[in-house]
Amino acid sequence: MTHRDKVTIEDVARAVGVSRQTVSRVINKGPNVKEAVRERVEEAIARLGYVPNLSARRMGGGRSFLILAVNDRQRTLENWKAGRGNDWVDQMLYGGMTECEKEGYHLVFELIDTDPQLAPVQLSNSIASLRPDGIILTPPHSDNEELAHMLTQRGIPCARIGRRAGTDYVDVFMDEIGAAEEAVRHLLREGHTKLAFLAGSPEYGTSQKRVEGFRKALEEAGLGADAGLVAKANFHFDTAASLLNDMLRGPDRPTGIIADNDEMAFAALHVADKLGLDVPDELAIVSFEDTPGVRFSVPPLTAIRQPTAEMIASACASLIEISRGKDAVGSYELPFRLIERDTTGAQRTRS
Amino acid sequence: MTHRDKVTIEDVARAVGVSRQTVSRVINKGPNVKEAVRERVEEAIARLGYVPNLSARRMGGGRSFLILAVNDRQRTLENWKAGRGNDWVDQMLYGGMTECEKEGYHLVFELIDTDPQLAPVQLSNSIASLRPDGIILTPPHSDNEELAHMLTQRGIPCARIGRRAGTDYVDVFMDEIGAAEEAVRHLLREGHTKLAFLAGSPEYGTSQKRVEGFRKALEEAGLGADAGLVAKANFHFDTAASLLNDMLRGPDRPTGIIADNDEMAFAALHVADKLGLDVPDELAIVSFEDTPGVRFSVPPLTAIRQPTAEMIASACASLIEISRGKDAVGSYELPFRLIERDTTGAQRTRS
DNA sequence: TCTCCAATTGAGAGCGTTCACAAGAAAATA
DNA sequence: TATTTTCTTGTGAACGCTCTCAATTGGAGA
Repeated sequence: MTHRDKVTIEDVARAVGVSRQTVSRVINKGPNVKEAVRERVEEAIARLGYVPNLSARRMGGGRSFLILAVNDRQRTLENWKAGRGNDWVDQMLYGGMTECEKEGYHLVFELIDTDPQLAPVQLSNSIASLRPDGIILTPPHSDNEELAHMLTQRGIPCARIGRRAGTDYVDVFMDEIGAAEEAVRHLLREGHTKLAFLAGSPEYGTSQKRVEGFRKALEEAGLGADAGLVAKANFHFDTAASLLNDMLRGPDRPTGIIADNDEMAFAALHVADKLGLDVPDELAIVSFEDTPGVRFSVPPLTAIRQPTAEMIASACASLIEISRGKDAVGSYELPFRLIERDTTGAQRTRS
Repeated sequence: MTHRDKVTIEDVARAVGVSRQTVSRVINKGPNVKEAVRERVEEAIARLGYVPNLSARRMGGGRSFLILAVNDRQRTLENWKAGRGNDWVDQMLYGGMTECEKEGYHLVFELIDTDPQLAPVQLSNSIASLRPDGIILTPPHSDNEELAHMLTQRGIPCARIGRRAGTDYVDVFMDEIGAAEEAVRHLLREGHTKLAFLAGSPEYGTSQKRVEGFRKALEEAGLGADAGLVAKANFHFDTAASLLNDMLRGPDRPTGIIADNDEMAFAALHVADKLGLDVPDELAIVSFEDTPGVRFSVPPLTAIRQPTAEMIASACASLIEISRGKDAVGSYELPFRLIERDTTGAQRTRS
């Protein structure tokens, strides 16, 4: 702890009586180092408290030991500014940091605009400045082919969250269609015959897939097109609330709502309360996301749990493997889970 | 956008017909560059899409353009693992990232153990590896004198959150004592005569100060020592719930609770519900923190809002100034705010 | 016009690592 | 034992920037 300030690889080499390169081999767990030498070097590293300088490593070897996670700037800032927080970001941090830390990497967060003009430029700049060993694209950036293509062209491993298209990339996703279907079936099973899907934004591929699953499940159940409404509320509380306010008034109103994120589900709760509809007896709600906040709502939300932290962790793990020269490109599907809480499960039968 | 891959300072210099050094001066807004030259260089930078390489900058000049934010590993991981999330982390990210981005810096997050043996070693390692230009210590690390001292000794600017002690450091804090006093007065004003403070951990200086403010306000109101209970619940839901479970049964129970964080306030809500105590009529609750989740609780929590994002932003701003050679060391007090929601404010008078 | 000082520009070294390659030692083969 | 082959180690260059200091330029003042 009381070591000299800046211990370099040279100091270690001198202490052991070997060359820089040998120490470097030990650090990087390279082959061709005699066991006895390795041990002496490791001892000296521990004794001197040597830690390799990341910048120098990057300069010398091209690896930065940095993973860059790219988020939707607009939505993230919007949420923050509204005092809403971003549980999604928190989860990413959890999955990403713990995984990176394990492997001696660091996770850096960046916000990038969705605008197709700005996105590539901003990403380019981040890359030029940070030179990360891998990049994680989250929705909706994961749906931007240009970005992914640019990264491949530059030889930067790229992982896409919520996307299952590629062969050149690491795609980490859950079965969005299947999840939406399960949500629908859950509601149908409880006797609902008219459902509405509060969609996020068509900009998000995940949103599209969920709409697809929503429609598919209704069709498979033999219900006509009018059994399923799709309303686009852009992930926003206010938009959702205002749409629902109209939608839930008519006599032919839907009795089951599936929301594309928790925020819109909260809006449903809010409107139900305002209109005097009992939840879940008169209106059942299933949300997508399952952020920590849902347990404090009234009543707690039934939700499809997205494996957010796990997806980011998996993406990091794959990117790190790739940066080490291994082949980890491919598709990774992670399981979702329907967590039943109190916005579904009415204690009665419908006609 | 279709620029060559790695544009270096040399490329820019060659394009303009000047030396590397001149370009470097322009980048760093250094003096002694003719206006005409500066303009030509800037034009070339834009045209070629040049972005300085952070690692190289760090190697050459010693600045890394990185700010390191250090958090309590145990508590953060605990929260994550429990699926609780860390709204605090999210807020930090918001304040820190937006401020850093503005100045061309990057924010990196690290988790460090509280253990006095491990903390300095882990921090040393992070420093050696990242060489950040500044470090933000959050509670309880901000109370660890050894850490702060080590940083000063190594010449690394250090900002401490929730601490108002130093002259050598950037201290960013709110008036914890005053906030606790305000919470107490708020409850007294509503007629409560027996209060309890659910304290976090004595490891946290902020906790200590709040206890101090709690006692002080009661004393100033002329109430005896038995008017104010202090229970140590370590920020945990379960611990708090179990303590309250006993505390709220007796006939002489407190009618007002002040919780050191939102999680413990939720526990109070939970226990009140279980014991059939109406909130706020039979039990009033004031929380400290005001994370986004509190608006979804039943009922929404009255809380002292900590200016978390603002504190981190301010810390970043100061650290960046210092790393630029300016003197920004000092104490920065940021205002808190009591936000009245529905866990206080009973519509009746007490005897 | 000449000198001198300030403003401007450039050249070379250095930061701490890894890379490519060369050299030496040990082991395997003949 | 002589000759490969394999394993181990070391050497110099390179990465892209900023630092220090030297060189050049342009005016102001003599």
